[in-house]
Amino acid sequence: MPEGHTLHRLAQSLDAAFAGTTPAVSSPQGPFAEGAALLDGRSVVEASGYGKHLFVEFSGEAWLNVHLGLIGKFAVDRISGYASVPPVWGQVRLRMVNDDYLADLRGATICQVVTPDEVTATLARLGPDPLRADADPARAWAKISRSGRTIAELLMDQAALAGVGNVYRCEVLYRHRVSPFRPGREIRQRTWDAIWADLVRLMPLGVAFNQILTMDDQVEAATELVAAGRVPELTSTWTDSARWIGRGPASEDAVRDADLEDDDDGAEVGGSGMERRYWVYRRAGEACRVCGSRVRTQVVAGRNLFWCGRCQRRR
DNA sequence: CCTCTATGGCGAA
DNA sequence: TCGCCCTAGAGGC
Repeated sequence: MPEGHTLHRLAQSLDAAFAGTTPAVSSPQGPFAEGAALLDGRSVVEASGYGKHLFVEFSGEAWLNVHLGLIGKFAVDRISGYASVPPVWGQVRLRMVNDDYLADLRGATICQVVTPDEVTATLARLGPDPLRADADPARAWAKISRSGRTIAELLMDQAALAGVGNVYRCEVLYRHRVSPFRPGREIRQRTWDAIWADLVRLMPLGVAFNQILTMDDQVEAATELVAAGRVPELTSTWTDSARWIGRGPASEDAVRDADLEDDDDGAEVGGSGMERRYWVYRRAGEACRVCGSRVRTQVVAGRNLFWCGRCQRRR
């Protein structure tokens, strides 16, 4: 699930779970043993997201930099009340544990300990991130408006803007009826401004609900829920997560101390409970929800692009 | 049980 | 352009 919203939510979860504490940091199967040893014994200052990168600042100028790639997962779960730390299952690159929380990293493409200078260098390679208050959309516009590459390619270029991935790309282009194949330099500034503003509105909902929401009715509902403070919790209990994922150890009872609390009345585990529904993403061959023509697909910038050839002809 | 696909991105060729 | 990283859900048998 990793577009920018996933990493920003993960940063919030890690922050809630570990900031101000000194977690035990390990690499259970060894591949990150050196880095884990460097971080073990240091306190967590802050976790933050920038584009699709996660940074966790530890005391003493050490930063953990994680990039989930396509298949990485970083599960943050509450383990308060358990008799012992849950066992490792699968390949765990990095494990962080304090009295109340457990975080297991799997399948990431980047997991390294970096210096402040290296953090700065990584950030310097990224374009503005719609999820960050300090983002400057003019930086993205400067690149896009001068480029002969298609807008579909540019939206995926993390140096142009950071955090947008294939789902937001397809969906935001549809929402604005923009042809994915229009070169950046032929996009009107008004159109870009509207796309950026839309991302600034949509992506925080993705963070709050841990799910990409782009359909008007879902966006509206999610906006109201956020205003009312009714959003899924940042962390769930480990047992619930393990069950939800369909994995976990053979002997749960050996690990569990407290009974499962009866908090499954509203708090969804791992997601928002909202139906997965998009305008065009993964709908190849199905009818466009507006004009009825078949949603098309083609590989662009190494990913499957989806668009409506009739609705997205202009702009 | 199996195979396929995926919301990334890098490096080799 | 392709292989690779190596998780996990979906769907077939």
